[in-house]
Amino acid sequence: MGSQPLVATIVVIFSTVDGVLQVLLVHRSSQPEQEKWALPGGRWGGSESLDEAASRKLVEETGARGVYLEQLFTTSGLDPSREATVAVAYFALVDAARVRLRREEAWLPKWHRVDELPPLAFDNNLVIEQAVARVGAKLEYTNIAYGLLPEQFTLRELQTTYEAILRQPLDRRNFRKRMLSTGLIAPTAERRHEGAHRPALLYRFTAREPVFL
Amino acid sequence: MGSQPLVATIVVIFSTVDGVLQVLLVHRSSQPEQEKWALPGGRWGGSESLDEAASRKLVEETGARGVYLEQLFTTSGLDPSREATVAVAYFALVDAARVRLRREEAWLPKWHRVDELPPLAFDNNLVIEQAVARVGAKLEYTNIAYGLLPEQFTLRELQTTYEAILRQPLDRRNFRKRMLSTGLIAPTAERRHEGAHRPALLYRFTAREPVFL
DNA sequence: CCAAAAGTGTTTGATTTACACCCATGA
DNA sequence: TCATGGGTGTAAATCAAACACTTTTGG
Repeated sequence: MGSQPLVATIVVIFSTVDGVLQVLLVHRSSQPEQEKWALPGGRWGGSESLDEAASRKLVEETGARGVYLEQLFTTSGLDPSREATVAVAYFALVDAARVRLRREEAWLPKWHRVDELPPLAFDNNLVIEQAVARVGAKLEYTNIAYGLLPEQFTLRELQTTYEAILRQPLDRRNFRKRMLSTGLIAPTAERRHEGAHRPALLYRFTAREPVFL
Repeated sequence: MGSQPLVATIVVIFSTVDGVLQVLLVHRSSQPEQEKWALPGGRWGGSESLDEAASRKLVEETGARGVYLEQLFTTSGLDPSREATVAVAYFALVDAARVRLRREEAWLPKWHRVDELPPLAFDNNLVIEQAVARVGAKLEYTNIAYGLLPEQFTLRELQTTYEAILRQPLDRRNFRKRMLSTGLIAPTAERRHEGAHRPALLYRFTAREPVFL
């Protein structure tokens, strides 16, 4: 009838680097699924809530606090070598520039392009696919992109971030109009000079916690 | 550090009766939370997938097969009298007319109006609230209402169902246009005569499995 | 003065909303 | 013939999409 269930939390940590959506993976040095890449995660013991466990995992891997973290779904039977395993998946959006990856680990945490993933341990490819779909949908009516960007950013940077997740180019003028009309972002007094061209106004998110339109 | 985790599945079973959204609850005859109403659910052992466990629970309570069933989310710490409890919540949409509730049970399963719920065991009120929100959102771009209705139905019945979930009146002509333009429903050759007035054309869902627009 | 990215409006089509009258039936 | 709910179309407003030139700066 199976032993007591094993409950684990796993976290899909997204970031955008050079206009490409990336996900943080760790290398499995032990069984099962040895030598494959996998989503970071760990066993849940019950001494904290599932949300807390996912948040702690996120901090351990990236140092990121105050970013967007949401539960995705829960699957069972991920690890066929054991009965009664349950994995509660989360996803998070972090600013790669602020992240300090753990270096001391045996399983080198590393960013991977979402569009060029190898076959991953367990069914992690599927989990990541669903996470991308969910993030893309939520971009349209929430401010969750705040987690991916620094305090201040140009509209171009914001647009590049959106394009990386949605996998399609957006019209610059329409994007600008839409973003500003939502009230989710607002201009600051500062500009960024970055080359032989007109400097860009810097914007900020009006809130750094989740807002739904 | 806490015992091995207890994993349970719970199911929010919706139905519409007389134009009001209802949820199926069972009466707890034993500790904890004795004498309170609660969502049906049960311990998960690992011998089947979580989806299968939820589906089985649904069949046990209602006999309903082939209806819409979706995972909602997973919470921990619902039962403060135990450490390390995890509840995986699902929701389902069933046709009350086809349901045969279990009568032999000590905990009489019973339909309750969603807008008049007493304080329930554990945090079940919150779970139901979220389920209602999710169903309402999905109505707009899926055919999941097929679970709530019989094989054939009038457009008025469909509209009443939508209104019960969305909690707001809809314009009859616009509703009709929108529904038919999606292609999710189609007219049959039959009409229903029901009183001293023009008979209503009967419609059916073009698919009885989930379709997303 | 040249190259490079930033900034800005308008027009068109599509979608959504609001709204009122005739039709078919059973009693 | 009357009461009852079923069935239908159009106009206005809103929203989304397409599209090109001027501005500011550093070199």
